[in-house]
Amino acid sequence: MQHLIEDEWLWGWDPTPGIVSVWADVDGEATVWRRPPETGVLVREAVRFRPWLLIDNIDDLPEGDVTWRELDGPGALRFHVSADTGKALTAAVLHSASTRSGRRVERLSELDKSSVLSLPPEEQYLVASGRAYFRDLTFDQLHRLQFDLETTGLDPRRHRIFMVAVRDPAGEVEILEAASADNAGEAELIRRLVAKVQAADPDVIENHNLHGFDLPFLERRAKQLRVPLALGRIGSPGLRQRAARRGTVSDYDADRRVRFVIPGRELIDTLDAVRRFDFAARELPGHGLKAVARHFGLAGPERELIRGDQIHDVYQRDPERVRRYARADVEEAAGVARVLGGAAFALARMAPRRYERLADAGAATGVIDPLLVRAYLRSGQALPAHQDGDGTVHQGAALHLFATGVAHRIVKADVASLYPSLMRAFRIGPARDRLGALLALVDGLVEKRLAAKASAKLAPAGSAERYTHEAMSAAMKLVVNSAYGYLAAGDGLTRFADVHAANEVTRRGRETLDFMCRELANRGVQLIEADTDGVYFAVPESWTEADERRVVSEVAALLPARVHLEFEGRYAAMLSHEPKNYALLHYDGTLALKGVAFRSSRAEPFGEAFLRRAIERLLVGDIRGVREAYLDTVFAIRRRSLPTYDVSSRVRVTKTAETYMAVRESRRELTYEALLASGRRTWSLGERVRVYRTASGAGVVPDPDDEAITPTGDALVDRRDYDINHYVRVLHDTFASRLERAFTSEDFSVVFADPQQPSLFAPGLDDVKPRLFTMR
DNA sequence: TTGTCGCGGGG
DNA sequence: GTGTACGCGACAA
Repeated sequence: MQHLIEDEWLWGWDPTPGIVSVWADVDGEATVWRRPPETGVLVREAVRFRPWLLIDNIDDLPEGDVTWRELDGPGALRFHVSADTGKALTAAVLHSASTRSGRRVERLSELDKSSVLSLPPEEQYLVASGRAYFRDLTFDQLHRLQFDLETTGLDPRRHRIFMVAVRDPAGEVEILEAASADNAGEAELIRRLVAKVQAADPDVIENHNLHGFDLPFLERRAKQLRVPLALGRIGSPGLRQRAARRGTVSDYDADRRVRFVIPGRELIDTLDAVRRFDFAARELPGHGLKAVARHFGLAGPERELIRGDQIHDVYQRDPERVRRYARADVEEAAGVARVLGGAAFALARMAPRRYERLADAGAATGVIDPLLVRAYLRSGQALPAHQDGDGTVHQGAALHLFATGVAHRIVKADVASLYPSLMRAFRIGPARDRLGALLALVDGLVEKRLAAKASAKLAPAGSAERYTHEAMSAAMKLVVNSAYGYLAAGDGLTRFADVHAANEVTRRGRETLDFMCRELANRGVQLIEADTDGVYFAVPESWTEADERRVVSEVAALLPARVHLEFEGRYAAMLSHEPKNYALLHYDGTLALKGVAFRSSRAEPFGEAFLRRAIERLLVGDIRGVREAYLDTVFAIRRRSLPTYDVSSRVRVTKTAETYMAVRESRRELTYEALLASGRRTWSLGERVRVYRTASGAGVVPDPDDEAITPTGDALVDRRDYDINHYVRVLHDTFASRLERAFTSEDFSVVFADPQQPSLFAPGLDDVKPRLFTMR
């Protein structure tokens, strides 16, 4: 029985299959588009629902069209009020509020959020009906269209659209182009895009940065050219707006940020999916479409690349190249949407919100809150109002550094999903959640996630079924892991936020980590570093992998049920530098560098190369090899056998030429001196350039990342006029210094002694050994 | 050197 | 009628 109720909290209760979009208005008219799974053919249904809201007081509520009922429990939002139309509902509630307060209240938004809960019409409909999107539907049954604008620049007030690539739901790509570079040509191009969308009639429109670029740009241009943007399935032409923190600044009110909405279609931005994915995975080199597509193996070897600011120029010389580029863009956007879009798709089967809202929402306020609201209403329970904290500060996780330097036979052990596990193990939930709904949701999700993972394994690799189960599992993990964030959210951000409960979770977390460390140390290992939910340690020389696994399971057995300590990995050696900064040598010989000290986008290539080589030698105990890496690099700089590119670093231009020239005399900056020295007199903000230092000034080198353009003759000649002494100093002070924890200070000066200033009493390299220094 | 702010993307 | 965090780079103090 209890399980049935929890299932309703998780999924809703109405089994209607195949909902692909919902549009509703405040007066209780909803339109539902469905693709019944067996036919896949789109049907449109008009349904009526009764607009409703929750309020904390119904004194002076006028009799008549409005009905209300009182919910159970102590929650402040205890009156469920509804009416035939939203107009009648709001009028009655405003009348009541005005009478009570003695002042004229004209909008619901004037009421404090602790005294009223009023959802957008679609969500009122979904919460009340128990329906949700996509039941019995797979991701591939959705009709998805991608379009990508090519423009003459980034500013829709000054620049134009000259090309649009459109990929229809069948996967056919069409390239639309303006016939002329004037208003008439651009207007006609927009009209053809609109016609194309109407003909393809997709459920979903996707692109990378759709909400940040393509939609706002298109809207602005269409308005300027007076072309009606009839992209929706119903209603009058024109894009609608909704408030969105991560939207673009509204044209009408600079303080408002908005996203565009179209009746009957879901507008999905793959950039949102990428950010949500990388938030957990932290494995992407960047969030741009090209980088992501390459990372997921979606980009072909012949992928056409053109630097953003060159696209229009290239189009004028070689339009075919830009067509190939635009085609690749929409194809990759479709690929990224399929690879990463599954989580939001799965969330839409659970939470009572539109798919596009679940795609851009944060998991705590965007997913958990709607689930809790629906659970409380289904149970006839009053909802607590938002409440500010009582001033208690939130305590975070533990971080310990036990040893620095070089250690061998490293093991990493960690607790999977530590915080939700602790919430479940010790039944830590929000004090005001009298239904225990948050913990029930977390319990249900963890169990169902295991089932989803198992089903995914059973389904054939690459099948839609496998994909659906995997996506469901990913979505559930996302929600489970944000349950703690929901508790800890400050400023009364979430309805059930509870800093005391959150502190109890982190306190248990610190206790668990400390306990693990003690028990491991008792079993004869050398602890290196412990952070939040995991610990690195070194084991004695005589131990086998079986011994390593045995200590981990011994300690795991001492932890509470539901708190699972896992053997995460083993490594040949580790250089521990600072907390969260270390290098790991895998048993297969590959080296992994973690933390700011070892990887920085600004680092000069020669330094990075030296660091990798030196650390790799260090971790296999080859001190001579470390010395050689250092000497080779010093000599390469002194002999100028290093190309200039290797000493350059990539910087971003943040001052205009005018701004810099005004302050140049008081403070010289390498970036701008380099631009000036290379003959540039103007540059654009945000531009990235590679700069280096010369004995007398600075210079610029071309960056191959940008080189879809042919380098000019000048750039091909490498003058190698970099400042030798400066770069030798950089090598020692910022790169070799990353190895200083591995040696005594005497040994460090021997290994990294300047070859031009031999010390008379230098002890031999043979006496130098890598060390491990333990704290205290 | 150390703290604060703002960005990440799109042409 | 909204709401991530984190790592990094730029800038000011």
